[in-house]
Formats: sequence, structure tokens, C-alpha cells
Amino acid sequence: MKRRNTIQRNLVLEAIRTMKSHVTAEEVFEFIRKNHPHIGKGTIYRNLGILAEEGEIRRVEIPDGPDRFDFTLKDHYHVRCIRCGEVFDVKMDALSDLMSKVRGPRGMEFLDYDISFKGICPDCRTE
Amino acid sequence: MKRRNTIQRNLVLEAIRTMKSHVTAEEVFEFIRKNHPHIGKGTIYRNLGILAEEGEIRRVEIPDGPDRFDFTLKDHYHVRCIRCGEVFDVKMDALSDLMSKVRGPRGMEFLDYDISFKGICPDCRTE
DNA sequence: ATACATGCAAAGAATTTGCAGCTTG
DNA sequence: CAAGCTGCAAATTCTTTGCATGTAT
Repeated sequence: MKRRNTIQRNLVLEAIRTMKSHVTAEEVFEFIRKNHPHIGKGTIYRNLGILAEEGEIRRVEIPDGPDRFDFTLKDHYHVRCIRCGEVFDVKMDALSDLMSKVRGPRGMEFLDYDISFKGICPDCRTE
Repeated sequence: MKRRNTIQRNLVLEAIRTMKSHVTAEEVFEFIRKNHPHIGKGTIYRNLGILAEEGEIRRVEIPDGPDRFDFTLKDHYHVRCIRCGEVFDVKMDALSDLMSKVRGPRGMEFLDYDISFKGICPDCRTE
């Protein structure tokens, strides 16, 4: 399955690069739709998946909300506000080699991990 | 909203206590349905939510799969097999006070975090 | 040419919700 | 008896898929 270089795929990558961090598929769709009203939402999802698989972008799975997509390459984590659902970046010193510390069922191959925080964002706290 | 002590709520709690770890709402539903064929799925979801909120059980949000529910009290994390979707417990030495290490937007209140791993389980590796 | 992609609409999976009637305190 | 619940079905939300047509290589 050799990949093609389609207009739509480039638009999606371009959008992720242009828009603010951790956008949802829906946001990418609305963004691109402004200039390309006929793009289909399925195409957005398909291309986000392909780009993430190729490592061009990063898929961030947010518990309790739609997946987000990042262009950022370096590792960072996220907090989700339990009131409004907004997602923010958080910084944290690299955890010392988490992958070598885990113990799972015998023979389990560990590939990846993610840490996600929950909290209440400044705006929601003062309401 | 004072809580009542309903048969259904007790059945759900009982089910979580009886069944193996990290079960899905669907599994709880099927389990209870054996003896109470008229229980509604909405009731299962509502009660799982209430019990989790009360701290009687723990909700574990699995990226890319349905929520799981645990009776286990102590902290532990999970791996999800990317091939078959099965979820396993993992053990890891307590991380030294992650909550005090995070830096988020100014004024963000951090409440909780979870770590989730991905991997390939023994069964799927040998297939 | 021909395999891969697209747009559109419909299907799916997980969960939530509206509502009339039933229960618990 | 009033506030909570329940069962049921329909609605929501996010994402995937089938298919006829389009297009990059």
C-alpha cells in the first residue's frame, strides 16, 4: 500500500502545523472546510490516522474526550479540565525510564505509554 | 440529591466485586442480566458512574476502548494490547510524587493522573 | 492503467438522556 | 408522598466503513 501525495493529505498536515496544539479531528475539519468546502470528514480521519502512523504528527488519546493531534515532536503530557473539557500542555521532567520499570504479564511487549492528568483550569476555578 | 439504596445499585457493586478485574460496562451488564433479565443498560452505566464517584469502585479510562471498572483499591496501572484490545494490570514502583512535579498553565489545579501503557500481549505475539 | 484516495452517507461503538411509571426513605 | 431510580428506546458523540467515482504515479 504505497502512499500517494494528495492535496487533502497535505491540507491536513498543513492544518496541524498551522493551528494551535492538540486539536481535534472536528477542529481540523472546520479549519480546512473554510477553504475547501467539499472535503469529507472521513478524509480528515483517514489522513490524521495515516499521518500519525507515519510519525508526521502525534495522536494524543484523551480519556473521556475525542483524540487530539499535535505537531510537536518532543514528549510532553496533557491535563484535561474536568469542567470544560479543554486540554492543556503540561511540563514535567522526563521520567526516568518508565518503560524499563513496568512489570506486566510474562511475555508482554511494552511499546508505549502516556500519562494524562485531570484538573480544573484557571477559568473554571473562578466561575 | 440524596442517594438511595436500590437493588440494582447493589447488584452492580456486587458484580464488580465478584467478577475479574477491569471489566467493561457491557460485561457487567451481561453478568447481571443472567439473573435479572430486565435490568437496563442505562442503569448499569448510571450506577457505575455513581459508585465510581462515591469511591466504591474505580473507573479506568482506556485510550481507544471502553472504560473499565475495578474494585481494587491500591494504585496500579494498565497495558492494553493493541492487537486484541485485552487489558492487563501492570506493576511499577510508585512514582515519586508525580503530582508535585507537573507544571501546567498558571492557576491550574491538578486532581489526578493516570498512566496507560500499550503493548502486545503474549498470545498475540506468538500468532 | 490501476491501486490508492476521495466525498458522501450510512453504520458502529460507547455512553447519555428523556420520560412515564415504580421504589425507597 | 416526594425525591430518586428504573427500564426502555431514542439520541449523542466520536470514529469507521462501503461504495461509486476521481486521481496520482
